[in-house]
Amino acid sequence: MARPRSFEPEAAVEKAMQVFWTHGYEGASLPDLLDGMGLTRGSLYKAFTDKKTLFLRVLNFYEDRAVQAGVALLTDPAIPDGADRIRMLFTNAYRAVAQGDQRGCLLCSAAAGPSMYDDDIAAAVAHGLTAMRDAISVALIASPKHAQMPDEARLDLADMLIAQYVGLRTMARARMPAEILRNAVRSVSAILD
Amino acid sequence: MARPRSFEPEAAVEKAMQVFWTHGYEGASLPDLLDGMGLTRGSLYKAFTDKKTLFLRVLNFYEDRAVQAGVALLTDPAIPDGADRIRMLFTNAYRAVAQGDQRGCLLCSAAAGPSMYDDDIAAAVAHGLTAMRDAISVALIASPKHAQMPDEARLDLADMLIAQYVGLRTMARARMPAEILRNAVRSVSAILD
DNA sequence: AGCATTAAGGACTGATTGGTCCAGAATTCA
DNA sequence: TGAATTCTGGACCAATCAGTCCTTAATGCT
Repeated sequence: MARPRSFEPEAAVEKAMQVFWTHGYEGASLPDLLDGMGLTRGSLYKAFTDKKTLFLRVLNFYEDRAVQAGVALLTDPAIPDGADRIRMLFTNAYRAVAQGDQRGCLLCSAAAGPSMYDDDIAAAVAHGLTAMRDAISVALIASPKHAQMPDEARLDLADMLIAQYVGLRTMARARMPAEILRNAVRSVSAILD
Repeated sequence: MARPRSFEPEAAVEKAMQVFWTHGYEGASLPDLLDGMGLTRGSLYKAFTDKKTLFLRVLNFYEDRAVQAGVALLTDPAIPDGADRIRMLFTNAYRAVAQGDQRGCLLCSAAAGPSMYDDDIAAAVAHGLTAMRDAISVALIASPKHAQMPDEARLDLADMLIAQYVGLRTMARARMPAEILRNAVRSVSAILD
């Protein structure tokens, strides 16, 4: 019936994610986005309404992608001890930094930035972090050592670990010395013993 | 010899801190700052050169003020057990949120934001966080339980705790449910037992 | 083939950005 | 009191911001 789109929206959102991830929400200008996504203003606004809506799409995409990868790891039955899954999650985060990725976690940066003022963004951030927290909780139940803790204490521990995760990834973005992150991860690992 | 300044630079920096604290670096516009500081463009640029320089002054001020308050608590000999000092630090952070302060920690927000691109800002942030980490380390030595840990493990724990602190305050800014923060603090307290 | 419909491209807009500049006010010293 | 000096206020600036709109291109259906 009419001219079809010449780009894949999903792929465009992924490219937008890269731009937002490195520049942040406010730091990513429209030219930055158009450039990174490889399309023009007309197409972007037709497909994604406006910058904020695009960012919410990106947060969703990030949640489907990065967060789900974490959740998959944390609930992976192929790793029998849940504590090992958690150790692996943190080790992965450290390894990313050691390999030069200083972008941190998109959700965590969004948390520190515009979520303060925008309810929708705050909700999306909270949703993603909560999903991760719940997955940590599942992993703890799969840890013999922690399965027998009182429920309340175990849930508290999951909340502590998600905060730890946010902190680590935020410090990565602040370019703190990598050894500090390594030490912190080592300490988390010890605490899970 | 000439007309004197009609404002106190220190006080102006403090007011600027409030603006940056709530709006973030990029989110604080010059009109916002002029408004909050109660002076005009001419005065601001004469006294503080430009926005970034002002922000660095603010980060310094924040470090002298908020960070030093934390350091003072963590090294307070009136609280004999260092672990109690750390518990108090985290409890204070939670209490701020419970009382409606959702601004988090200025350093932590700066970490997630512009520090990614500006070396000076990144250095200032890292400096402040490191000061806090060192104070945590001092507190751990003042804790009978932790004083006898191997040095390495204790230093690792200090790095973990500073990451925990950053995470908590970042999550506060993301307006995560306060109970999650409470739980996390409770868990930290338990881990220090 | 031609019509209807939608996407693409990009010129354009008004608002806002951080920053400059200068005229006039205020102060000190002589 | 007058000269020298510095600060204040705000008009002004170019650049950039997010967002609009219209022309042209491309496609599917008949």
